Amino acid sequence: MIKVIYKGKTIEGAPGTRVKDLIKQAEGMDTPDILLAKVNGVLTDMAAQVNADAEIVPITFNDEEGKKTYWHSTSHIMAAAVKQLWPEVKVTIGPSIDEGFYYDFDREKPFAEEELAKIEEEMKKIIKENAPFIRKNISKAEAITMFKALGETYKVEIIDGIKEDIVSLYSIGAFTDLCRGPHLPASKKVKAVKLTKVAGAYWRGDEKNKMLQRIYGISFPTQELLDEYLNGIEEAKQRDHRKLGKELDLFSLHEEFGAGLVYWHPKGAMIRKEIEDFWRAEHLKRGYDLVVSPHLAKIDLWNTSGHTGFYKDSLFPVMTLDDNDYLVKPMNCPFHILIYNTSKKSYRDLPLRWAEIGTVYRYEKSGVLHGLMRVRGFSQDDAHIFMREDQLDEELGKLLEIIEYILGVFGFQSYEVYLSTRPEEYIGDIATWDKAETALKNSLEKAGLAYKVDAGGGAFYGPKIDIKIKDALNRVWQCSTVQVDFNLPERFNVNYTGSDGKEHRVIMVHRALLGSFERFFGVLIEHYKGAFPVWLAPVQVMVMPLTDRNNDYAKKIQNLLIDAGVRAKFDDNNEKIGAKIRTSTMQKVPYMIITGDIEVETNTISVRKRSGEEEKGVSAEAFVKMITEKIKKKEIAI
RNA sequence: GCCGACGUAGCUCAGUCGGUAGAGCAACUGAUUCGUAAUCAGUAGGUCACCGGUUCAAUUCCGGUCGUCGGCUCCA
Repeated sequence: MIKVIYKGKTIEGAPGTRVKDLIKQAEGMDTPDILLAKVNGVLTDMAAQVNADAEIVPITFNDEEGKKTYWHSTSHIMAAAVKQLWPEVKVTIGPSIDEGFYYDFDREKPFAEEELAKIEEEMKKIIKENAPFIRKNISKAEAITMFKALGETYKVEIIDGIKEDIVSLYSIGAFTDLCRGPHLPASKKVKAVKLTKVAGAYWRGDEKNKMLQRIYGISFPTQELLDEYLNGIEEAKQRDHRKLGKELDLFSLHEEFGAGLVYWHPKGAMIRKEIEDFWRAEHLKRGYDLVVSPHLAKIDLWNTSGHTGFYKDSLFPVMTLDDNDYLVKPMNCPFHILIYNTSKKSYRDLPLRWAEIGTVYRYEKSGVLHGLMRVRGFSQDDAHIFMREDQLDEELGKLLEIIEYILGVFGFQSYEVYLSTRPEEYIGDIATWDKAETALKNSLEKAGLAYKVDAGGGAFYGPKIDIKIKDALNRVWQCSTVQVDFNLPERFNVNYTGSDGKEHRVIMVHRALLGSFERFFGVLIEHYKGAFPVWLAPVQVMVMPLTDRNNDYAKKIQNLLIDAGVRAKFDDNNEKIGAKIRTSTMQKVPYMIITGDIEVETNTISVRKRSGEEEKGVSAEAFVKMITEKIKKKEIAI
């Protein structure tokens, strides 16, 4: 007999008893919600046999692993459906992803949107049949023979790369796939499924390989959960910064005159100005100085920096003037170095923290451009810190502090933090890379920030810490970045004179907190759904007289606000008050002030928030005090 | 850059199975002076993305270019 621990109690069973029977015995009833189990910490099929003492932990859709398995199994069902409909299609891989699953197929013709419905129908048939997922272990050689016979060349390629001698297969209906598993017990566990989109994707993610046809989908144990998911997508569309940017008149892109180049409209530019003012003030408080650099430099500078080599794919083409070649800047760093090198620096001068809102241009591939999030011309909130090696730890600590503070003011409290290490293409030697990576790691640990390592994700000149913000569409955007650079100081001979009278190499750190104003603006629009906090709102108050009779009084109120530094506008359109309120509400103006005969007589104002809340009989002075206070404190709630 | 879908008025979108287009909102004009999310009437607005081809005739069919959207790859 074997002993099994389940939810704290111990049961006994014959060796070879299936997981599902052990669970049934322990629970004393059927448990259809349990999809699979962890046996001694290993995810295992319900149909697997248990041959030794074990601890069994049940897994349902509510567990992360349960979702992954659920979606992975659904991808197999989809592949089975596709093979049923088009036997000539070759299968490749079909994993689960953060939200749902995909499967990549090799097929001459891409899948048409209409064909998705057909595949869904076929999947429903397989689900109705309640086909079980059957696991079988066979030798590698057998598997290769089998998939060769089936003409599944991609599977053969995958098996070739597997080290173990035994591989596992899973069958669902007539379709057998190479798969590590585990899987759901049977297809009927999938209650609601939706194929969401088709797309091209390279085999093994390499653009040199053949393009495959990918189908994305998602599935749930109930129709309600699927509806909830689809509603969430709909809600996210309402927050799309491209849609809101148009509706709120914040920015535009003029594709006919250059893709990925952003035009900030007056309202958008006002928000940017507020962010910039805040940003500059916070930097000056923390011992930064501001610098300004040009947009162009001769190619020699970029040859020295290494950009023409390692960064050539992202450069705008050369401009030739009087036999000189110029490049528009993709980064600000070489310029700051030129400023540094105009005079001898002492160890006493360091650290030097030089910040610039520097507009750079990078030639991004046309297919990756996306609203404000991915553009070709953008303004980085850049800074370079020149320091001695003994100052690195302290400076990195200060950087993490300012990042957390500034992002916090905008309401971003949690982020994903990555430590990106040496990529395949890099400059400098490995020892200095290791030194830099260790310094970054130490600073993260000291700051108590949880992080993941993005191996090989560093810039060509140094390792970095990336801090990513999640937007409303659940996309993760890289905003803050801190990059140690041991390499540019080398190339440009960036030195200081030490207390020993000798020349020493500086350590340079590049960093951006918001990343770029364009991307950060896009993230903010989606984060707030266009309803900015008062301090950022381009129009903070709309004063609206009820009739022309009240214009003078309303003007007086507006001037009172303007004098107090509040961005107050006046709505004297020939419209009823309901229409004025509607317009300003849709424009997400935080406060509306309504003045009619009553207000004039009682010398008060009527205040309405964009949320719909209203308060009558307010004194103008009290309102000015309240709003200026809120602006000063940068309160997010109105 | 690659795969797919798409490009009609300032915006959102109809429409023409080849005979040069329409609605709502916005704009403008006039009337209305109104109490917390749309007052009424009228006017104006489009080389149907751009360039070629087929055709008696192209916004519609075909090809190319540019761009947008969803992905892939890449990144602030």
